[in-house]
Amino acid sequence: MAQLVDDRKSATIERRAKLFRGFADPSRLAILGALCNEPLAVHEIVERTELSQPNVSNHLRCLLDCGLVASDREGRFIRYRISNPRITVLLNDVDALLDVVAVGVEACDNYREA
Amino acid sequence: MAQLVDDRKSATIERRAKLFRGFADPSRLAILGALCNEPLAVHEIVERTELSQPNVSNHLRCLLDCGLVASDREGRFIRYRISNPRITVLLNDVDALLDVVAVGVEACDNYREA
DNA sequence: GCGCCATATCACTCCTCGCTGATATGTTGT
DNA sequence: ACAACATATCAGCGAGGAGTGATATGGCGC
Repeated sequence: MAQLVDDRKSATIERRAKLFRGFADPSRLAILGALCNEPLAVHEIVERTELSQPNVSNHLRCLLDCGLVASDREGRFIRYRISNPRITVLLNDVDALLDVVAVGVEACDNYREA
Repeated sequence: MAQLVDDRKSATIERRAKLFRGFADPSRLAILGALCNEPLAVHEIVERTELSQPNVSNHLRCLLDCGLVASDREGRFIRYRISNPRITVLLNDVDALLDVVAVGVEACDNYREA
């Protein structure tokens, strides 16, 4: 019976965790950050983030599948953009939280950095 | 000069990623979820999450170092609680975002589940 | 059609993190 | 002081994911 509850709970928790993992990577954050300002084609993202092209492409696929970004073909470019304003909200909330806990987060080296 | 900008940017990005990673684990989310309702001692968290005691303890340490939870000694118990309401806000935002992108997130098996 | 550019995919390696089991520290009663 | 409970720590294992390099696909202009 704890089973039932926990199964339901863990389904939710798994989803949350999965979504958080979507944001839990510097490369993806860099990409999302770049896209927050304006829609960009892949090679533009590559330029601005200084990540390798396959790397960016892989992450974009992941972000696209997750529905965090959307893409439009424009000639031979493919323009990516943030799919939903809630994403920007979430990123802002994280920054707000960081204002409070930044020190601790920096200090926490249980798990190494990046 | 792109250096300067990128160094600053990446410092921020690293912090964000690190914070997100704090939330990007089912065990930690389960713990935080349990604590959202009420402060709890370790063994209570263990009961409710059905995680092993060392496991909970490890995650609590991490969450504590990161400043996401706080602890008060109470007799021979140690009561943990959410350190800042912004954390609850963030969790709610994620759920709100999930309402929109849940389907995609589930579907995205670039990286396997859990 | 061909070469070029933009993007996507694949195979592989390395590293990190999460979990477990055993053990240590600490606190409260008796 | 000792026993019992609550919590923390540590070593080691195993797995997942991020990055790279090479390569494939696809649209565009000549």
